[in-house]
Amino acid sequence: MSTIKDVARIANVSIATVSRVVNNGPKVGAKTREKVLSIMQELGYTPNANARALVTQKNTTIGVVIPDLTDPFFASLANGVDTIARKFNMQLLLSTGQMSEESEREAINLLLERRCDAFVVHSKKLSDQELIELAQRIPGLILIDRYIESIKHRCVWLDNYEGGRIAARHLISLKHQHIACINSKYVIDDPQLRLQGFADELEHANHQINSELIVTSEPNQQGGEIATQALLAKGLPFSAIFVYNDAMAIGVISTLEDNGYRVPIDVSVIGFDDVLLSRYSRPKLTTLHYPIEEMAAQAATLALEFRNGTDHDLHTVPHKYIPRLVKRESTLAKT
Amino acid sequence: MSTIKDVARIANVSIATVSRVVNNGPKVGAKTREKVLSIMQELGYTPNANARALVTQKNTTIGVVIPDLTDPFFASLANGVDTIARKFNMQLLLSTGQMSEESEREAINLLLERRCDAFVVHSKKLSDQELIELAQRIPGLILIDRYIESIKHRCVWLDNYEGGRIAARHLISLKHQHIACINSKYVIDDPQLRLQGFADELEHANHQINSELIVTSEPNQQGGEIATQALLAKGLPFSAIFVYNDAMAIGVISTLEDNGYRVPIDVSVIGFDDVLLSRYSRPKLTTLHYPIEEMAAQAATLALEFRNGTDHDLHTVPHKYIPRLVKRESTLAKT
DNA sequence: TTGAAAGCGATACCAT
DNA sequence: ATGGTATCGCTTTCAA
Repeated sequence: MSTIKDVARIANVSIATVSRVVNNGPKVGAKTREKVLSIMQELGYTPNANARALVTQKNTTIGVVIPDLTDPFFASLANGVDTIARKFNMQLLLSTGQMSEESEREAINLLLERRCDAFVVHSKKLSDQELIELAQRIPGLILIDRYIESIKHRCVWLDNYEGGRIAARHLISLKHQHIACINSKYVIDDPQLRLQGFADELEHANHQINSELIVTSEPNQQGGEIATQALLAKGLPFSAIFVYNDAMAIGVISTLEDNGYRVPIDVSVIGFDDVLLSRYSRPKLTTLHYPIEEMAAQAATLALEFRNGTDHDLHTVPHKYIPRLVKRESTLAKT
Repeated sequence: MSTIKDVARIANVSIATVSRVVNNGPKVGAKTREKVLSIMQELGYTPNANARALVTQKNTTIGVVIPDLTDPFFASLANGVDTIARKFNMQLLLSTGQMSEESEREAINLLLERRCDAFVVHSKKLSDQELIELAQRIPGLILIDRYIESIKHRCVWLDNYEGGRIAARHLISLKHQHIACINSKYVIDDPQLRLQGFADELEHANHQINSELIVTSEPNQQGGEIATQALLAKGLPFSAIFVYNDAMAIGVISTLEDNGYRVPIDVSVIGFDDVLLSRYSRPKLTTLHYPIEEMAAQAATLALEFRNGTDHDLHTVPHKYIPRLVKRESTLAKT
């Protein structure tokens, strides 16, 4: 692969001149430019971004840390960041791995070594303390889907609690009295917050919340099926279910129908996330839209601003997102 | 951000020694190593991968060119490459954009500038000629989902024609006589090959293939719905449909059911791709598994081998993949 | 075992 | 308008 030196030598100019041509520098003679350009073409010369990054201290790269790309949710996240990257002619550097605290740390470190200009990090395992230190050390780092009070202007997160409340209000407005919940069994923040918001709002509306109607399972389709079987086995009446996420909700619906319940006629089902799935399912899922792509784009934008020290208002304002109710076909007013 | 010089100065050793410590070099005194390590820790030193890449001429990076990440198919592709990247402690550099010939070229160029070690490129717009030249110029470049005869050992592709044949055989074995096709309206290779294989196999089994039963539309759910309406409007009898992909198939099924046809009792539907969707749909979709993740991993592996000049058998063998029939619930023997 | 110094490929400042 | 050169942070001989 040819270098700037090769071009300079063959074109009979200095490397400084070639550099000017490459970067559309201001002061280059027309014919010199022509000549250099043609030699570059001929040699198939491509500037070395690493060398460039070394001297300019800019990498035109945005690093993203996510568990993996198979999950459409994270793919959307990456896509949101990519939108911004492209807007600024930058590129995405992906660092996956989030099974353990160690692999999260490792993923971030790799990005650090690359000297990315900006970092959008989805971390669930690292401690608040470690992330706070990281944020202090690295100006262009933004956490997504995580809220840490002392660095909240460096966080972009969803209000899960409010999401639960919105779901509750929707079902209440549909006159449902006996409402079940199918939640994720994993005791991380999100499931608890969603359920808490849901329960609080129910209580606020003087609805009895029967803890017998709360079932937990794996947050995927199969988990939804299993949880529904467990729920049905209890033999308690209910006319609506608030489900932790859309994948589970799909499983819930299929198990309900397998057992002779029609959705939404007999039972209303509301999901969470609004992934692609929810639009393709039958009936189409009523759910809470999690604007992850928009959030990721916002996170990337912020990261870039912080990195550049642009002192924007955004830096002091909290970047909290509220999920939006998307009414589709899986919920119906109780008759 | 501190550099190797800072560490060297504070530790009172030369940068050469620090470098040795960082790279677990062979000849370093135990106490020196200790000291350097502790200073590194203290300073939060992280080696600069760009500088390193510059001198070693290795980037520990695999570049991927895809249209975007929103499509689960491409997300899976990226994930397959990532699997290999992680295996070799490398990272993914993503270059999206494939609306036009120009943007594809641009995406590849960006990766080239980064001096990625390997390239997995999904290109539909660039000409054979341009890709051939590229492949010749860049040892570690592999094309995925594209077949070019003269550089076939640098291609990893799916046999779409054979996929069509497999689908046909399945429906024939189920005793279907009147079979419809819903294909993508875009005249790129894939739709044509799939249909051709399908038609050839049908003919081979002495089945009449009625061109009236072939409808094309956008390759997404809505396209499937529209195509199905068009098909039903013709009033011709059919008991099975071969659909271009799963997203369309979902649309096909919902429109069929909206019109009083039960799937698979009245009509069998077979899709293509085996995306996540097909497992979540009701009924679960019978489809042809497109092993894109596996193919991407293979492409990445190959790219790395070519780049390293490892002269493996793989380099001469064609990397053709055959889709696999996945029988689920949307097809049934005709009674 | 350790250090000095020559690059890697580019940018940018200072001359001319 | 063009050239010379220090420099970015690191690896890697070659000496000591």
